[in-house]
Amino acid sequence: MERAEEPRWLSSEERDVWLTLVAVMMKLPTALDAQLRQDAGLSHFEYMVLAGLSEAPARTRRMSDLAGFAESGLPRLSQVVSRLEKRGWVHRSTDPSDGRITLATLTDEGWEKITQTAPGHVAAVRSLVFDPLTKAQSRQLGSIGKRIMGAIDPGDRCLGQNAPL
Amino acid sequence: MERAEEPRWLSSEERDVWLTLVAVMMKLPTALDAQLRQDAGLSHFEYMVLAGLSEAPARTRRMSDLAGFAESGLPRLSQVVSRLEKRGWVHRSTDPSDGRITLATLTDEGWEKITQTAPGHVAAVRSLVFDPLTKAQSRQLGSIGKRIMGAIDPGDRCLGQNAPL
DNA sequence: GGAAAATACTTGAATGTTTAAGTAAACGCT
DNA sequence: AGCGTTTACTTAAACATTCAAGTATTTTCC
Repeated sequence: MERAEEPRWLSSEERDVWLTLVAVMMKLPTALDAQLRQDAGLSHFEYMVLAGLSEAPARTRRMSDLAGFAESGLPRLSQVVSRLEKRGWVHRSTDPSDGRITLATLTDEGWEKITQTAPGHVAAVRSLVFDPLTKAQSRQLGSIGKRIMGAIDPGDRCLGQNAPL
Repeated sequence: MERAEEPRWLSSEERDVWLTLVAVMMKLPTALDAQLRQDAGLSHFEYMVLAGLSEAPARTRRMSDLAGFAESGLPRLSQVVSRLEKRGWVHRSTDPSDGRITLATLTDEGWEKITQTAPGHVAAVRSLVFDPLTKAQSRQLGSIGKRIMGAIDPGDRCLGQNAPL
């Protein structure tokens, strides 16, 4: 049953940290979703899409760029944008200079939606994440997150530029 | 368009921390799933269920207890345990002293499976989470995670034993 | 200039998850 | 003892996500 190579097992302290991190990964997205769905009828992912458009030049962005921003694949984004388009918050058009490219644009209604939704969501993020932490811990969390992202995906956006909420 | 109450907006530093955290929450579970699925044919959730049973007395635990451990609801657990039962790794039985309670037990095959799978998974957790961090950062991550969990779900198991910093 | 390859996105089928209703056993109150 | 409530879990249906194939446009290379 034992393998030839002895793995470096987790210490009991590491195991405790690990289980805590797993719990946060499971529950924080759920809690955020619940707030947005209840107060605005949006999923967290839909919110990220609208937020990504709201801060782009001319409130417009190509699909694959937006997918990278939202840390998702193209098929998922495509379906979500279809839903948002039906609700009148996003408009799709073909790039005149390259017919393969689809541009997503935030409509005025979409702008109004996101500006109405953002304050409540920011308040939720604050109460769940930043309020329980000291300023020093917030900074540490940033460093820690970036190091972990460096191990998962060294080419990720959150290590170079800045963007949204 | 502006609300009467001015929300405490996120500072640019907080925004950066927040986006980093969102990225970790999106990608770390995916990365873990990929390792387990490729090396062992298990999802991360299935692994957690087997792990939860493996460390219980008599390798047996009641369903709702197991659901709490795995941070999931009962319906999800029920279906996953059905799958694990079909694969021969778990056995279900009714508690003789209370007919409402279902007990899940890890079979010998299940024990073998988890002991074969654990070293590779621990190595992945190490390389993605603990290796990029200093010892001090690991400890900080534990404190930070416990504080956030305290805000999300004050009654969670991972806060039960010791008082969080 | 035209076939082949590459790019950007969409659509459809398979899978898994969440929500809601359903079943069964135990408890509490008369 | 008996009826109603609560608890614990399962099943069924609606929903979302991932994966694979499909369509349309542009670029590349004879």
